[in-house]
Amino acid sequence: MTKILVVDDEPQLLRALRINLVARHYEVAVAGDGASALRQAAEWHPDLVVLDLGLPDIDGVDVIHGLRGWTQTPIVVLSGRSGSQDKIDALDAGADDFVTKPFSIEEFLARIRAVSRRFTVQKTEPARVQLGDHSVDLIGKTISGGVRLTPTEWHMLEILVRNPGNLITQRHLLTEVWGSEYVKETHYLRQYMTQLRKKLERDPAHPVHLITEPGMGYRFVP
Amino acid sequence: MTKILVVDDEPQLLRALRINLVARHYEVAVAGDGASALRQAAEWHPDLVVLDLGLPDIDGVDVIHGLRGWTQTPIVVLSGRSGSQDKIDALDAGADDFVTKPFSIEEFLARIRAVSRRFTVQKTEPARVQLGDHSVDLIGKTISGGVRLTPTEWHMLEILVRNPGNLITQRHLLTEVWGSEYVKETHYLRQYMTQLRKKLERDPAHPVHLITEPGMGYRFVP
DNA sequence: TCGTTCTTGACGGATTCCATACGGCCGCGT
DNA sequence: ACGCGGCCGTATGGAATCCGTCAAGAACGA
Repeated sequence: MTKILVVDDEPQLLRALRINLVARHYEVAVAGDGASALRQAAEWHPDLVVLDLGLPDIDGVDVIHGLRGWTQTPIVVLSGRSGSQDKIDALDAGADDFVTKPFSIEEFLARIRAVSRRFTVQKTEPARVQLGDHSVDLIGKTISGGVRLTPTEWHMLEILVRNPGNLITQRHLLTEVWGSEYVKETHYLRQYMTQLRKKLERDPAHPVHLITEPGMGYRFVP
Repeated sequence: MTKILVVDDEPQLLRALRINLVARHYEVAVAGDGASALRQAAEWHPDLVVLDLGLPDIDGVDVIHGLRGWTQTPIVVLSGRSGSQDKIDALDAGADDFVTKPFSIEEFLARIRAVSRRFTVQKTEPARVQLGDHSVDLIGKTISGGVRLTPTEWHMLEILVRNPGNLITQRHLLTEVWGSEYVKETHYLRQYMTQLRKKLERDPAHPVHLITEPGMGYRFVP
């Protein structure tokens, strides 16, 4: 069942949305401000977030950024402000759709369906991956056996582990983790790959899961 | 570069959209009716389709169904009709977003970005090619049976495999892989073709899939 | 200030690429 | 039949590049 987190500071609208979504057999949680929205999202892992921009505590765009820092969960934004700059900011921050109040509830539900349909087509990535002796939890950002990774190490490992068996080019890793202007600085990759293998491989000198493809990039082999 | 197919029957709007998209470095093709839209989509394989619902020949929703029959390419719908039932029909038919005319061009572009960002995140589907006993994955850069290729070997194999059955001239291979100034160095081709056959053909001395056409070039036969 | 993380440099060793050489096959003219 | 040249396949050694690792300084936050 699809889990939806609805974030809005108007109790009346919140209630109306909840009733309509529950009637369509969605599982619903609600939040009244940005802080509790981020907290609930981290704990509950909703499949979709409906977010009102006009929250009392945090700016809506910052909430989007906060979510996008660790999850790709689709975000549908609601807003009373219909100016195009608001829409552009929200969409570019990482929102998937933008609905202006007042809106038809049926249209809103159709957009929910469209966005979550698009997402479930892609949703194949598991939250937990086995890497040799260690079990890696992508959501909780933890690894069995008391292994701790630095932020950069996590970033690299996530990219590799999310594409099991596939080659990840040096260019892709560098632009994702450091930015496109670091495309030439391959020594970062060597440095951090050594670190990752030291922490995760049984024999770091002869890696089994974090494989290098000379001249091209690296590959995670389950 | 992202390829966008724009479908609209108003030449003026078509022109405005094309100019704006080209200015943002998209590659753009246009169609004026549903039939040519479906034809161009099948031939050109755009990364995104912008579709006006009010076409002269085919109903817009049927165009969406036609596209969804064989591709998951994102579709952004434009429409003059702002009724919610139109939006619901289009979205449920498989559209990814719905923009009502008149619209702000910047908002339109932001929605294009949002939709195609969501799509490229998911676009990991393997493109597999069968080559005798081996299955070649062009995206993950993997080959069944533990076969590993060097960067140059991959480069050559990709060019051959992407044009199955077609002759690839020596000139074309050399300019693509080594650069146009290496057009005379045909011994590179012999060198690497030997390597590829050694790794991929069952009997490298009598190749079945990587065929040489004397005096012309090479050919991949599935 | 301390501890952690990120950057940067340097060097031996592994991998890949380049360059050359040699042998086989085929068509052609003598 | 024979030699010859053009074209292709294969082998091999050295050059160039790329990679793993250690170590130390810089930047950052508690």
